[in-house]
Amino acid sequence: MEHLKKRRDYLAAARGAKAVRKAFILQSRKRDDTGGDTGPARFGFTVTRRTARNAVDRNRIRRRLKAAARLTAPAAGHDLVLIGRRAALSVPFGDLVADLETAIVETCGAETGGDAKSGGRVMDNADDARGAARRQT
RNA sequence: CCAGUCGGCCGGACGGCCGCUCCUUGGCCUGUGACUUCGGUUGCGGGACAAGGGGAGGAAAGUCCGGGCUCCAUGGAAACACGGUGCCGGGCAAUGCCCGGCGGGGAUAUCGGGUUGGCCCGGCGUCCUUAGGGAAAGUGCCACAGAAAGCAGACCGCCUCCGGUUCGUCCGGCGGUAAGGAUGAAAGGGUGGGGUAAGAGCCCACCGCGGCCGCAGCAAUGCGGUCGGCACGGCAAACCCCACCGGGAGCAAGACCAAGAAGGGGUAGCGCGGCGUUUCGGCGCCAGCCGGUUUCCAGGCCAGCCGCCCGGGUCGGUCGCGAGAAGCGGUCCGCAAGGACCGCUCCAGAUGAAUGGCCGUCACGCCGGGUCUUCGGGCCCGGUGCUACAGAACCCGGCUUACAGGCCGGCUGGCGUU
Repeated sequence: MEHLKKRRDYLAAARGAKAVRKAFILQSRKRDDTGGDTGPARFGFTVTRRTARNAVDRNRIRRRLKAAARLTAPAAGHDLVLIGRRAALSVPFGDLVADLETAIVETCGAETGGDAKSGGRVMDNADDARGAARRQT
């Protein structure tokens, strides 16, 4: 799973579609408007000092979001930024994954997810959890 | 056994599935260079894969001290300024840290003395605590309260004498007095006795204090003797004085590659000091500049200004970057901190920032119920928490602060047993 390393990418994603969930806020941007870019989705994570005072909690929020993102990860051609919220520490992991799937559908659209499937952009081996997620969409 | 206190140590375990990062090895794909008998061989990289191995802490934290390392145009000496430290000895690379000792303060057990008693004083022991140079170098401050607070001070009280007197245990006055009361953080030695009108180091004993001498100790200091009737209050975490230490900034240091706003590069002009000398390269003297200021010594430097043109909005990559004042074990030296020697080990290196996510079992804590009980608690079942403080960012040595629960040891007190 590739992730965003440039401030520019984060600022661009902030101007895109937004979905608010209990444990996070998802920002999404299609990298190429013409749909030519079908590369795998890239993720970025933001957890500010304001959401968690100490570094241990910030790390844990980011790691749980990262693990959830790895289990979903369709949405080819998009840059996705997850802004952690405090509830990410306590929400059950299953709920976290489910919320992330609906949020991706909301911001990227179902057809985008379909493109990702048909394009065979999946980099990992097929995984039951993600297969189920795609059937739901 | 329990409680308190001080010191040290640990800070969940095992397993399953799925991931991250670094290193090593292996073959595969690939870029490029050299050689080539055109089959290949080989150097330097890159990518995915497989196997094996490493992968957060005791504080990684606060960034309070001390170093290593890097740069700042340079090193040394002295003075000044600024900052820091402050009993003595030892340890350490070094320190404001650590260890041991000394002095001061507090608590406590016991012994001796005093006291009507509460209690006070002294000896010996244990534990805790302590930024602890100088107050007869100078300046300053000592609020409030109190009569009086710095060349002490008569408010109450006590006492002699004088006068009055209603003859009272009274009133007034000249004086004496710091033993008592009251105030305070602090009232110009303490306790006891003598003494006195009452008192007072006025005199005496012991203790304390100061000077001198001797002894012990590396020293801080201690002990003893002698002299002094006691003067010299406290604050230096007030200025200050003395001694010692200290250049500044920090890995976003700094170096290289790419790019090229800025810096820069090209080109033209001005400047490139003065004097002497010259074989025209230079050399000598004077002047100017070189890490807070000044001076000196050695050494070094000629560093600048500005017009036009080129260029067109970066913030990427590599190194620094982990074999070290390293860890573990043993022997010896030392009261200890620590040191010497021997052997073994290699042990995180991320950079929008890895070291994890999820689940199960056990342990642990909490809640509820049942049961047993020697009433301290133990056992079983269910639920719940999923755990304290907390995440490396150049690296070490300390300090400080935070911390669920547990283990070990010292001391003190209580209870029980022999």
